[in-house]
Amino acid sequence: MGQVSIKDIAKAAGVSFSTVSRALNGNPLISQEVRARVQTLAREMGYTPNALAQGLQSRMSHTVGLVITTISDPFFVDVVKGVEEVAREANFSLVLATSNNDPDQEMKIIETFSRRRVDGVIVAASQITSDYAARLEGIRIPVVMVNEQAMGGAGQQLFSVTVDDFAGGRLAVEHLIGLGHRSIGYIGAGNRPRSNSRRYRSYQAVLAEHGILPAPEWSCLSKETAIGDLEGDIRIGQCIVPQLLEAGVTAVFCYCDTVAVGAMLACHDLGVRVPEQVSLIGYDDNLLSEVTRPRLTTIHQPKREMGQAAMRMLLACMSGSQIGDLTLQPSLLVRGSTAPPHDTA
Amino acid sequence: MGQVSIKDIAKAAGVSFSTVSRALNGNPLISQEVRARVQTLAREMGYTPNALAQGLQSRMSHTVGLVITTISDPFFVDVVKGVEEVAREANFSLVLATSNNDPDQEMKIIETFSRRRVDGVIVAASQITSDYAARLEGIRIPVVMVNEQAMGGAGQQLFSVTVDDFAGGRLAVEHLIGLGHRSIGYIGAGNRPRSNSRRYRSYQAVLAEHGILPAPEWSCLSKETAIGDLEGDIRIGQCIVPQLLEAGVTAVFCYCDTVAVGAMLACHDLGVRVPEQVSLIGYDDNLLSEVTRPRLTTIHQPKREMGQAAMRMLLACMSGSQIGDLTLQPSLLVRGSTAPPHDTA
DNA sequence: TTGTAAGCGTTATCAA
DNA sequence: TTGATAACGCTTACAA
Repeated sequence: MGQVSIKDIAKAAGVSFSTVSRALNGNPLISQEVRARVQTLAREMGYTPNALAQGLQSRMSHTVGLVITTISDPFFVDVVKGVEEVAREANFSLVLATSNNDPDQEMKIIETFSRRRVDGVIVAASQITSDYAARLEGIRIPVVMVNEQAMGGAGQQLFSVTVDDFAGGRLAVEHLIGLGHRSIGYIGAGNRPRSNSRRYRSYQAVLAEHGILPAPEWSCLSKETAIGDLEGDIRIGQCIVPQLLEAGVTAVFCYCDTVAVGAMLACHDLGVRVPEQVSLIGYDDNLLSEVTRPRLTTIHQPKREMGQAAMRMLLACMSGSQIGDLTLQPSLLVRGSTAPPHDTA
Repeated sequence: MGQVSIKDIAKAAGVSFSTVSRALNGNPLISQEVRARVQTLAREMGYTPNALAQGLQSRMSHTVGLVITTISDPFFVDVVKGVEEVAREANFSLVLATSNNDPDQEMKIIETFSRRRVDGVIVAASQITSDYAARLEGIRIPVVMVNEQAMGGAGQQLFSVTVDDFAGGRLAVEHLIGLGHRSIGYIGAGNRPRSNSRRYRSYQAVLAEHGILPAPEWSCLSKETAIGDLEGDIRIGQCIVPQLLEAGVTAVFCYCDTVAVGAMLACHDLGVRVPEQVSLIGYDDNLLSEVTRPRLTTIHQPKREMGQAAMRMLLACMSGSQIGDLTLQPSLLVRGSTAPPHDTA
C-alpha cells in the first residue's frame, strides 16, 4: 500500500509498534539509541502519521469549519484570510464551505462539520436566520459568529466578534453632516437584514439628533439577490441612485462599498459628478473602494482582524479558557468621494 | 460524552452494533422492523457518524486539499468557487490552504494534506516551482494543477487544467492590431513567470507576424511582490505605464486586469484619456474589469470552469477513470478601453 | 436475519 | 526501557 504505518516501522526496526509511537512522539521513556534508529527509519520509509487515526484516538481533529455566504464578497475574502493565518500558525486545518444563504445548504454544512468532528466552527454568513443557532445547538463544539450577534442557548458555546454598526453608521452620517449636508440619502441591502437595519437606524438617529427628518424617498432598502454577491450589490447602487438624486439628496450613505461603487457608476453614466454634485460614502473599505476615481470615502471595517480574532477565540475556547464576545470599532476613511455640498439649494 | 456512537444505539435497540451499522447503511440483509427501529433511535439520540472512523476504515477521507497562492487574487476566488461547487455536490469537503508563494509554507501544506489523507489535491498557485512536483511525488494521491503545466514523474498521477495563454495573448494583440495600433506595449508580472512569459512571447510573436519589431522600452516585466496580490498588481500598472507612454505606445496589453486597472488609474491621474489617447487591454475578466470607466476590454478566462473541471478530474481519477490534461480556450471581451489609435503620429 | 471478530492507525495504560 | 493490550468508531467478512 501507499502508506507506511508505525507497524511497518516497528517490523523494520525490530521493536514493538508502541515503542515506535513513543520514539516518534518524543516520549522520554525511551533509549536514545532506539529513538534515533526509529526516527531515521521513519524518515527513510517516508512515514506520515495518519491524522484520521490520531483524531479518532485523541478525539480532536485539529480542524475548524468555516462557513461563509459566498466567496464573491470581498468582505469574506479578508475574513477568511485572517482566519487562515491564525489557523495555520496553530497547525489547524480549515474546512471551507459556502452556504449561498440557502438554508438547505447551511443545514448540510453543519451536518458535514459535525461528521468530521471539527473542533470548532466559524460562521461568517451575513444573513443568519435564527435557525442557525438551533442547528448549531445540537453539536457540542464552540462556534464563533462573525458580524452577527450570538444568542446561544443554555449550555452552548456560542460567541461573536462584531464591528459596531451603530458607531460606523454614526461616523458616516456625522461626516456628511459635518461637511454641511442636510439632505442625506441611504441605500441599503435588504439581503443583509441585520447589519443593514443597524446602519439604517443609526442613519435615522444621527439625522434626528441634528434636527433632520429624512424624507421617505431619501432611502431605499433594496433586496436585489439572496446572496450579497458583487454584481447584485453593484446593481443595487446603480438602480437606486437615480431616485435619490431625483429626491434631491446631496449625499448618500451606502450600505457597503460595493453598493457605493454601483452608485458611483450610475452617477458617472448620468453625468453627475462625484463629489461635486453628490457625495458618496461607502462601508467596509474593500478593494473596490481604492480603485474608483474619485477614491471612495468609507467606513473601514477591520475584516482581517475579525477573522483572526474569531480563530483566536476558538483556540482559546478549546484550551479551556473562558472567553467573551468581542466588539471591534470601525473608523472613518476620508478619501475623495465626499465634499461639501454644492451651493445649488 | 457528547457524541453518540453505534454502540450506544445498539445498546438502546437491544441489537449488536454491526446490526446498527447495517441498518444505517442501507444494507439489504436486515429486517424492516429492526431497520426502522434503529433509524428512529439514531435520529432521536442525535447520532452523527464519525467521519474520522469511517475514513480510517475505508481509507478514504472524502476530502480534497486546495492550495492557492493567495485568496486576495480575484482569479483564485473564482477558481475556488468552481471547485467548491463540484466538491459540495459530490459530498467532498474542501481543506483550504494558502501558500503565499512561500516554499516553506508549500512544503508544510503538502505535509498537512498528506497527514490528513486527503483523497486528492488541487493546486492553483501561479508560481509553481519545480520543487512542487517533487514534493507531491511522495504522496500517492492524484493532483490537478490549475494553470500550470503538469510534468509528473513516472507513476505519479499529476494532471493539469489550463487556459491557452498563447491563444489569449494572440487574441489580445490581434485585437489591438486590428484597431490599427502598431506601437503596442506590454506590462508583465514577473512574479508569475510562467504565464507571464507565455503571454509575453505570444505578444512578440504576433507583432512579428505583422512585421512589427517591438522596441525594448515598450515592455516591462515587473516583479512588484512575491505574491500576486491586488495592491501589488495595481502598483505594477501604475508605475510602468508612464514609461510606456513616454516611449510612444498607443496601446498596452497588460498581463492581467488588475495590472490594467493600475494602468488605467495612472492614465487617469496623468490626464491621459482611455481609450482616446491610449488603448488598454487586460487579461482574466475579473471583477475589477467591470467597474472601471471605461469598462476594461479583456481576455476572458473561464476561471470557475477551471475550478469545476479540476475537481471533476479528481473525482474521475478517484473512481478509476483514465483522465488526461485539459486545455480551455480564452475569449476576447471587447468593452470600452480599446479603440483605434488617435491620429497623432 | 443477526452476532462475532478482525482490522483500519493511533495513543495510553499496565505489566514486565 | 520496552511490549502486550485495550480503546477510539466504524465496516465487513465469516459464522450462526
